[in-house]
Amino acid sequence: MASKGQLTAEHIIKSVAPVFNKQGYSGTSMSDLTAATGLTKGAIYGNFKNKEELAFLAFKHNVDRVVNQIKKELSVIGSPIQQLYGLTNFYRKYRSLTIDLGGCPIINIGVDANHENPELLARVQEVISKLQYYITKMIRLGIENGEVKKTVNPEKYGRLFYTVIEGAVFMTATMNDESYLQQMMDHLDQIIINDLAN
Amino acid sequence: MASKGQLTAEHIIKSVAPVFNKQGYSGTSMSDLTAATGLTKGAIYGNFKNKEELAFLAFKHNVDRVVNQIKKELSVIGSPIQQLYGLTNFYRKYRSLTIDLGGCPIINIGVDANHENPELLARVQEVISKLQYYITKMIRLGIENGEVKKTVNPEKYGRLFYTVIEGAVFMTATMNDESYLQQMMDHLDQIIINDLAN
DNA sequence: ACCATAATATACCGATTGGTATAAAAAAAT
DNA sequence: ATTTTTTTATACCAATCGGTATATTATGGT
Repeated sequence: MASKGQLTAEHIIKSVAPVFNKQGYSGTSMSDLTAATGLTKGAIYGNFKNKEELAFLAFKHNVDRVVNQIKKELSVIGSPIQQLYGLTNFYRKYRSLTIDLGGCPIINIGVDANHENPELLARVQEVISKLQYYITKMIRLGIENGEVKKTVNPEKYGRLFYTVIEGAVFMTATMNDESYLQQMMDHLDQIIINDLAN
Repeated sequence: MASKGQLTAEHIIKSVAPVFNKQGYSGTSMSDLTAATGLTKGAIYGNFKNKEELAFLAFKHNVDRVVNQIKKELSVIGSPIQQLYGLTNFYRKYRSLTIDLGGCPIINIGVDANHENPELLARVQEVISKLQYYITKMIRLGIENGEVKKTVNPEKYGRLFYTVIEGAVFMTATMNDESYLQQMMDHLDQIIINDLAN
């Protein structure tokens, strides 16, 4: 069975994750974390090395939630083209899906860590690379099974899709306007129809 | 002539602007600012009310530099379609143009202020609205003078262009890879040719 | 040159920062 | 049930935080 320590460690990460995501590393104080967890510094430092480790694990936790949800939704879809539509549908719901996390962790931590925390930035870059590659792979599989035009460059469209997604996520978050995500996902659907599908 | 105080006020803003842009509001301490300016707290607080005012004016300064450069480059172009190409060319150089500012102020402060400083976020939203409207207007003028198809929805494409630009700026900054900006501006050029131009 | 004023430096304030040592309490092993 | 171990709370640390009061210096008008 899970030990007491493991349970509180999980509780701390879960409570602390949205705080770091919203307020950033230096915007988050240890007293913010004791308030969010309902625990004292003793409990926190008994389970984690320091604030930096907590920020790192908080990002990991937030990203895992997002990525697991994508994978879960796309795992039930067979065809690559349908998976691309599944992707745009996922991001249509992205705002409500991440609102309790305090927004998109990739954008928030990508910006927050950029000039301050090279290690965390590297982790953000890893996640972006994987997601972009995931899209690229869908397109490549589509070419292989004949759903996607052979002339399509999978890397190019993988980059295009992911960049448009990030732009839409940023605009929706910053302008507090869901319609950016909706319209841009419509646009990507059109690209699937016009440029990709056979 | 400009008084001593005005000169140092400008010096402070100029020195402080990239620090806030890179490190964010709570990531920037007064001692960071004295180090960046070479002045003491006495000089700084003699010219500005507090740290928040400085952050506000720093953002304004950074945005003005970017926006003035756009306007300067586009002011010499007559035709709306050519202005759109001028816009994509501007963003092809955006990274080198903003690297001494510590990156794109709209993205950096948009994220930094989002859950922390509603007033500053409102100012970011204003800037975004104006830039997006600027693009929308180009397209509308293009329709009026016959360069752009009458069937094109200016608002829709204004949003599309600006969202793609922000996505490309974010990806280039976060992945430390200029090619995102280059490829996405190529993509926008293709949209001008295929969807907009008559 | 002198003086009034504006501008800057210095020294200080209470509060808060991240982190630690230790003591108390709870849980697990025997 | 008792002991050992793990876990959490309390109390404290030096350092730094944003900001201010005051002293000193530089500037500009006469």
